[in-house]
Amino acid sequence: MQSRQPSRRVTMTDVARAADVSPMTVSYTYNRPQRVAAETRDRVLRAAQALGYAGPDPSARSLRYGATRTLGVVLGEHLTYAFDDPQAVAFLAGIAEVCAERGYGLLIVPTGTGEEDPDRVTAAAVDAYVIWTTTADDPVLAAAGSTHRPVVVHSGPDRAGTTVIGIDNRAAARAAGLEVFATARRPAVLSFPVDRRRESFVRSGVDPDTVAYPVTRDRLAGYRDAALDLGLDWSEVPVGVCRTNDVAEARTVMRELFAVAPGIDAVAAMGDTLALAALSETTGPLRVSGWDDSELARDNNLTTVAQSLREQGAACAAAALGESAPDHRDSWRLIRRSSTVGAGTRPAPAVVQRMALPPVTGTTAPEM
Amino acid sequence: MQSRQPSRRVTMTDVARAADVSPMTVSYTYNRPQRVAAETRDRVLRAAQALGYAGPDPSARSLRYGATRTLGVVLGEHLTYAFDDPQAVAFLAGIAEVCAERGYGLLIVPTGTGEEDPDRVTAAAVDAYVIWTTTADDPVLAAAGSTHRPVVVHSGPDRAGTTVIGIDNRAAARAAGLEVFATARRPAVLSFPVDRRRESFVRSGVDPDTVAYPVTRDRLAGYRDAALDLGLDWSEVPVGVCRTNDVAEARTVMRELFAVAPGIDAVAAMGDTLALAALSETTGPLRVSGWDDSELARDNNLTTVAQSLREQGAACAAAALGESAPDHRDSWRLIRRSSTVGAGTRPAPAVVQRMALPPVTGTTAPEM
DNA sequence: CTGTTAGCGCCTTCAG
DNA sequence: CTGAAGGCGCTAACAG
Repeated sequence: MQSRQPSRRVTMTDVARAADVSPMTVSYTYNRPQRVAAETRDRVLRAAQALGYAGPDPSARSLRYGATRTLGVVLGEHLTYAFDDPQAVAFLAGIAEVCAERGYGLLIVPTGTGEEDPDRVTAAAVDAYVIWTTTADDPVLAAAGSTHRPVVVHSGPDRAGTTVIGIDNRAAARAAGLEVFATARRPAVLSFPVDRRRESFVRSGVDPDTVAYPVTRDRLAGYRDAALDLGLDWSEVPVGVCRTNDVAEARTVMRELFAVAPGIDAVAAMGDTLALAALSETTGPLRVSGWDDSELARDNNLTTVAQSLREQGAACAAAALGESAPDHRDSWRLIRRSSTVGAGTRPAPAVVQRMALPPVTGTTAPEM
Repeated sequence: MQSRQPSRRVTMTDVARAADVSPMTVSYTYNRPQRVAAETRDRVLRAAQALGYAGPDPSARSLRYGATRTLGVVLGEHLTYAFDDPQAVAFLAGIAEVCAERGYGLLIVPTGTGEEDPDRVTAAAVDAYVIWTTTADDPVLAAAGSTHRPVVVHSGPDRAGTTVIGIDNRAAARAAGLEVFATARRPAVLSFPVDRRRESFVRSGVDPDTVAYPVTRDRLAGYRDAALDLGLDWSEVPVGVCRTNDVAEARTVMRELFAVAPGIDAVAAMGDTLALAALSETTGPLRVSGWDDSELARDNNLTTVAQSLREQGAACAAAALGESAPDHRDSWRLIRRSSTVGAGTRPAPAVVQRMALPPVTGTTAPEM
């Protein structure tokens, strides 16, 4: 049985009237219970109970406070795909951890339509943003920046006014490249998409600077560094770009790579899945490295770059909420396994090699 | 370089002044651009740009509208663990999908402290809640209900005033039980925790009605149904309760089960992980069924109950946002594989068997 | 320990 | 096509 009709929502004033106090006393009862006499407090709470008042209205409160105690997260053009990516989920888990600790809500901004995404970012009732890595020209970045709220971007791009947090992808890729290309005569790279069109193709000597996604750009640059270090000619290193991060796609691209450059004997891949697909397509011996140290990598003895997306998520959240030095570069390590160590290549001290870290990258210049 | 000092935040009125129009015209410019002369609109937008105004303040807007266009999600006592559970992640993905479509924000309520959880639920600026299954006495349920906003609970409990969406766990468990116990002499059950204390133990003849978690309760009841159907004595069926959903824990419990009841020859497990742990602990032949049809189940030919948490998440979100019949019971199917079909047990038509579904369960009684 | 006043930033309503 | 008044529900700042 319902009690009242369309029943206007119950407000503090209603409760105040019923308890025969002023609205302020009701407010205090909820916000600083100490400041109210126990008896009065009880009376207020009883009145609230009777009227079905559930506490101060969150929107009104936010308006008054000028803050929402909510952190906004933008997970990329296709929010929905983000949940299929274990790395993105780990990242989100890290954010959630920090939010739960601090009592902040975690608002996932509903992106995916393209068109309206910037407006949705702008219209989100949040105090700060964490943005999953994207291209420099993503309008979502500009939208977040335009709100004058703190913005932390994971792994770049490094726009003015935003903080960037992530590992040094270039250095990590270089380390992986040195390992996987060490004895190679015909090295190749398996890459993530280079821009938002997400096309797959195979081409040699790709210039990292033409790549829109900063993560992809940096890793590519790192592989090139390694190739140069080893005296290899980058212009002859074919790069296979995979449209999506899955086995089928990677296999197709690998076949194209082998067609273009028969005799490929080393593949530096930007993901463990891609790396294993490469292995499954080869007929001859192949040195391979992956990225992320997923369970797959462990199960298949894949050399890989390990990083903690969870920690990076936590760091992003903390930075966005202004509770940590925004100068933060996360750590990574190259895990050497038999996919590069065994098989007639120079044996190696195996296992883990920790890399020293340069200090900082993030900028916090508040405004242009 | 910053332009202004502490700089009070820019408001519509400021923009109005700068553009020499009334605040209402600025409001219209953002909310009903059509209604404003193109020239005026441009002037307003230019003024906004110049002042760094990023559009209407979300909190003020919500206060005025009386709605937030945000859906609240409560993922359980330990928000952080939720991201380690692939099923919970799939559920969240389904919610996110619906939210993204409709342009609703998805607010993850920061639970985990116990103490403050109900307050955090109450104080969330959302229009409706989706709550991941919990116990009937979870204060979070009461808190959500007290706000008079729509509440959808996944898989129960079925509190007055809330809608419940999920599969018929009891029927599914019965089907699985009939399959796995078919030829059994010494059946056993591997269960999730029975209450929020989450203790592990082994005991026979557990009464499902004493179990606090509705999912666990229903599955247990279904296994009991199957046992009774098969003429087995439930009071002699040992139930091993695992504190957590992981291999190590399940193995320990399995060892205890074998100690208490040597010769166990069939195990109905509430999760694929538990099921595989059971297999890894047995020495003799063992029929086993799992739950969720994870990749693990597929790779190991495990008979299992398949369901789509993603679809259930989407259904919960749609129901919470009032855009679907709140009468919804999702489908499941028993997938028979060699973990129950091979090995000297009666062979069977293998593969998939679709089950007919009863219609509804959710109630929408708004209030007691 | 409690009350008064004022206003957070916006948009609905109703006039021009 | 534009504007004036009023109030959404709450709390800071200051009395008393």
